[in-house]
Amino acid sequence: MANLDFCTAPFAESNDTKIFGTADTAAHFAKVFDGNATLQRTLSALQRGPVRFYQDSVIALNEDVADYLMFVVRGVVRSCKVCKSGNRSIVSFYLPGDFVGWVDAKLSLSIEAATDTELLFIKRKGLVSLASQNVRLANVLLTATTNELARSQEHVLLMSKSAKCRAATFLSDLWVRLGKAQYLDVPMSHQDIADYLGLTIETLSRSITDLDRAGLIARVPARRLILQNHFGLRRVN
Amino acid sequence: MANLDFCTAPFAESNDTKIFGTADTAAHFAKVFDGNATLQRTLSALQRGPVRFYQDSVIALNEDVADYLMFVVRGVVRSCKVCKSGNRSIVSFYLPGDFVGWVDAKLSLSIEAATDTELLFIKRKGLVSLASQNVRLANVLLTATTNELARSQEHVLLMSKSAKCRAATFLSDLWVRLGKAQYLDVPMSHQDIADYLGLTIETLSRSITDLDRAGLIARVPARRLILQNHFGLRRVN
DNA sequence: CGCTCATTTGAGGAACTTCAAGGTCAGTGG
DNA sequence: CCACTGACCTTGAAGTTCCTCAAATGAGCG
Repeated sequence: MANLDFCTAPFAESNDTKIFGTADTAAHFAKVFDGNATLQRTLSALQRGPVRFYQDSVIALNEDVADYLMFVVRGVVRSCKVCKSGNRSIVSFYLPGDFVGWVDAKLSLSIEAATDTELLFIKRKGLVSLASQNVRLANVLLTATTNELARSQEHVLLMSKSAKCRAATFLSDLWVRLGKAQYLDVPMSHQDIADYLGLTIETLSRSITDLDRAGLIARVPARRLILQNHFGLRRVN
Repeated sequence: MANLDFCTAPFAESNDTKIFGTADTAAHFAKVFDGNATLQRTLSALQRGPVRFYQDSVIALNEDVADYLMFVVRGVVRSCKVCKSGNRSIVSFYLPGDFVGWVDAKLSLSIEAATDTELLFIKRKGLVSLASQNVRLANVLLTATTNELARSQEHVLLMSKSAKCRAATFLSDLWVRLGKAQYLDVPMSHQDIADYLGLTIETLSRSITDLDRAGLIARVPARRLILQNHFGLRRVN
């Protein structure tokens, strides 16, 4: 990450004095580090941010990821790959509280803002050496990595199911990851979801319509859904 | 892993005195640990095995994986999931030199022998505490985990491609992972490959036939292939 | 309101699955 | 040695799912 300021003004804003300035940041960090304030303070020396990115801006290309680890404070980040034929696939979505950066160089993925986003940047080298002295931090990192592996493996499993099942599972998982609120405000575009699920937007739309007609979800204006039968959603096949 | 000896006699054989008794084991460990003999000796105290398993036997269920990490010495291990509808999916194949065991409990996968197999069992707790004192070991484990994550993400990307591309990429990857020998002796059954690629065996067979007719591979009796145009294989779409 | 962009809906075609049959090969017994 | 068997792979034909292309509808915004 040669230059953190390539995100276009005026949205871009890097303010080191506000690292724990927002309630969101503090809350997510507390959750991840289990309230270990000492660890948080030690880490703050390695951090830069929060840095903001507009929707659809490129946060990092593959080679950048080697130097920095990112922590999502607000918004949604996607890691994606566009192959020669022009088809795009989204490998993973990162929500607030997730670490971004265990991305293999061989895959040459691009890390992008799926919505307007706020991220912390953490120097990877410093973090790793810190982790070698601090078992708790090492465990946090190991947990983050294995969680990401588990999500990726679930993603693999999902990809061999029917379109309707993929859509239902995606919505249900998203609802859980976002904290099981009354409404599910889907933050990313249908195109992003379709690319994540290996479907076209048309098939995704038809699948969602089917789930609606089956009474499993209800549509509310403005990309908002109500999961009316969460148990049923998980049984779709 | 309450009992390591549940693999059925007479194939099952646990012989602690032979931990580094075979050339294979020594070679793979040397590769993984970069020739660090001290580390190998330290680890041997935590190990048990090699333990042998017949093809298709269950090595471990999900809950077992929490206690032990496994290291593949010989053969192929698969991690798979059978869903309620009866469809089986294979999440990952593990070849000699791979670690098995970063499997999330939520997925409830079953670890099985895709061929006759030989594995080392390593106590996870001991390994983790050792890694917290030994940066080199910690790096080996982190590398193993991130490698597995990268493979899983590649798997995700593969699942949204055509059947022919999936088959071609699988064969090419397998050839590379097995050391780019003149012949590719495919160790696992077509059913296993199909379940890994999210295809039926019929579609897989037709795809392989297409690759053969296109001159990219050649079939030799007994599950043996020659990758005649490796570059071309990777361009199939 | 009128523009743009995202989503939905419809009709036809391609890809993959399903079902069914045939082929290959190693092991077994006559 | 040869036929028989069973497991595994291959091939064919019909059906389903999903994609492609095209058009309509809806939502957000100046």
